[in-house]
Amino acid sequence: MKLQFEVQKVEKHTKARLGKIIYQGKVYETPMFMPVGTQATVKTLSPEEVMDTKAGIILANTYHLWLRPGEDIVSLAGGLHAFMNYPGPILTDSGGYQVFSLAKNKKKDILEEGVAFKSHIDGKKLFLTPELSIQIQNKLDSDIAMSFDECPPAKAGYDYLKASVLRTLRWAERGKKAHQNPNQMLFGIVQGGAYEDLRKLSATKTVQMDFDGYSIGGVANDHESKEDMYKAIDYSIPYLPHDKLRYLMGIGEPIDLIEGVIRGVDLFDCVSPTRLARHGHAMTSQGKINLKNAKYKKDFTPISRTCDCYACKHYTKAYIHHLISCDETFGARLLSIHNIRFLVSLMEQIRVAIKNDTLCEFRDAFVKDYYGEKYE
RNA sequence: GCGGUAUUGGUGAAGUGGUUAACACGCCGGAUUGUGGCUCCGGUAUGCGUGGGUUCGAUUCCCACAUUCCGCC
Repeated sequence: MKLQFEVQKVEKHTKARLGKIIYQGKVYETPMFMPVGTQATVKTLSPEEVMDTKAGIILANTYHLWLRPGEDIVSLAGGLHAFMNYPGPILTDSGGYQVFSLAKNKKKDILEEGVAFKSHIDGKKLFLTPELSIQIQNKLDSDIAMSFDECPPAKAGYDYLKASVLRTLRWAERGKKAHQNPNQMLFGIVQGGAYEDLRKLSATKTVQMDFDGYSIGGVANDHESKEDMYKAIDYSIPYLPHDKLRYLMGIGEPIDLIEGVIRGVDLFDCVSPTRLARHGHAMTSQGKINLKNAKYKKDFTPISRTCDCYACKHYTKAYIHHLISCDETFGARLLSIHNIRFLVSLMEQIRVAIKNDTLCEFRDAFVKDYYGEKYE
């Protein structure tokens, strides 16, 4: 059974939407932040720990699971949910981004047929096509599959981007034809950099193909400016249907989540809460802090007094500082729990603000606390 | 007691008679947006055991002392 989505309210002063996803009798509210579990695990966390953060959908990765253990093994296990023991909805990325990120400075051939590149594990030659990506995702049996797209670098010029957008449209069409899992949604992806006409072209053509939902891609590449990211969203959203989910791919900085919601986005995913955790950072309402810093050596207070996560309820900064200093995985685990909970809780606050039509006020207050003077 | 050997930062160490003493780890910071999980980028010895001497100049050469390790008595 495909998951169902409906919009319940649009905020008075912005394009922010409050919605609900119904999945196996359970209701999940949007806007929502999705933690990333690339290799069929949210790094360092058990599914129970992920659910304790009140996260809903999690993201897994087609490219990684294709290489290891292979989609046939996941299928033999009974699909991703059974394999990894996660009862909530799972979204799989198509592998398009991995071609960009893993093979960034390496040889890769982007052809009409697909992309030839080398495995990051053993250097073996690989060839990923739109059909293959969808077939793999069909077998993984995720709840939401993504079209195979090209993620051009942020600095790619207009002509390249245009050719890339047109190719991604052809790939989307091929992927849609190859899609055969009736229980799985398939999302199309809008590309086009920060160009209004390309986003419009990409969005309208993708929507014509009638996908189950739509993503805005190509915004987490390199170090694109925030301004361009927001443009990319603004230029895409007007062409997306009101009744379908909108997913901004790869974005997870707190301010970007809020700005994304304001512009009409429902779903976000990002590696930042777990990656920052592994590198010793915790997100707080006062900004990001580095638990590795010596000043936390004797700080016997929790990361946040008001946070309701497992880490904050039971452990101190001094203890986590110690764990991180010793490279103990329990430190990364506690910080992952906290950071995911932080973003999930931010989305809860955003939803309340949408309900009250006070999202802009919420943003201004949040930014003042989180970024202080640094942000304007 | 005699002979030999060595003595460089928090640690392991490289090095040269002449502007800023290599490198690694550690430590101190910073980065990280559809995750290549042990990543990347900075900073970190005002001094080369101590005291003399040679020299325009010594961490580098000489002497003494201290300490280390090895052998002999």
